Amino acid sequence: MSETIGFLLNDSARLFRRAFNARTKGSGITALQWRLITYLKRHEGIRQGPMAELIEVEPITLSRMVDRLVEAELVERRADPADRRAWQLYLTARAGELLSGMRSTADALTAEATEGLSAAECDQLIDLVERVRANLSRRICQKENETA
Amino acid sequence: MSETIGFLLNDSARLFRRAFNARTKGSGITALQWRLITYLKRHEGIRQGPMAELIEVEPITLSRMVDRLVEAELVERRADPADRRAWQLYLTARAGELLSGMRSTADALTAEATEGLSAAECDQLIDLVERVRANLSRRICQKENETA
DNA sequence: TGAATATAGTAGCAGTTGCTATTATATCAT
DNA sequence: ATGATATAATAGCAACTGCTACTATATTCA
Repeated sequence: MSETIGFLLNDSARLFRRAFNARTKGSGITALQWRLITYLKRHEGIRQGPMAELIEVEPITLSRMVDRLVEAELVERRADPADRRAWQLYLTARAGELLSGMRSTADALTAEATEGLSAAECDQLIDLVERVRANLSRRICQKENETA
Repeated sequence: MSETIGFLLNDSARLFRRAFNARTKGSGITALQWRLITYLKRHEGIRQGPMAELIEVEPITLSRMVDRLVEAELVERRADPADRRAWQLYLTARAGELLSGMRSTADALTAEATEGLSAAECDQLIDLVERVRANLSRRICQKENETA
């Protein structure tokens, strides 16, 4: 069954999301929102387009994630002074407060998910999945080049 | 960065879905629908509940996937003669026709995704991700038991 | 300068996913 | 038998995701 890898990845990702969301239900923030926040933490002032590229989602997907985070007062859109089409993204103080609590939740969940795996196996898992991701990421780029 | 595994899995799964959907755009069927069909192929007559358990999604999620597949005339709901609350799921002839074409698409995509990985590495990837999935799957069960 | 092209972001539409609550039916206990 | 409980499936709501089409602004080239 050669299709298993795709299904497997999808399953584990979904179970991961589900488990994370169950643990942070009260916080009003989801796994993927938290992810965006952690990225933003290290790239404050980034525009939406580059951020979408960074986390490899479509611009419109990011746009709507930001909508919800702005609504929740975790992210702020500021007009880019150099380009009136663009927004720059910033975290609010509230986001900073959330970060640390989420962090330990995520760490605990990761530990649970990798229970029974040695450190070497974890490294290997990350390495292999990263290579798969890179392959799939590359495909998208090729597709774009073909169009051009 | 210990949260990386969750994010990584999510990324690769999403890129996988995206690539699959891009390749089968004309067919009117998505990656996840195709997945359900392949499971159904080997479990015809199964009820929705057990099928949801099999693919580890919530019953309501499965219910709506089935809605769409019924709409597309790929799946048929038949009343369970032994339980008037339940449906039994069957594939239509049209689903059978789709299966073979999808199959080669999926195989090709899997090959692309695992390009550069040796056979041993593929096996290892599957093994490791399966163990992660099992860990996360177990957590859900424990949570349910706690509630009871 | 002014027209063609490119870029940043969004709107509409649709599929996937899960939580909570609800309906209908079945089973169990008394 | 009947009242309590459990189960099968669905409804409402909301988040995530991407495709296509669109608006507004910027850039390029003639």
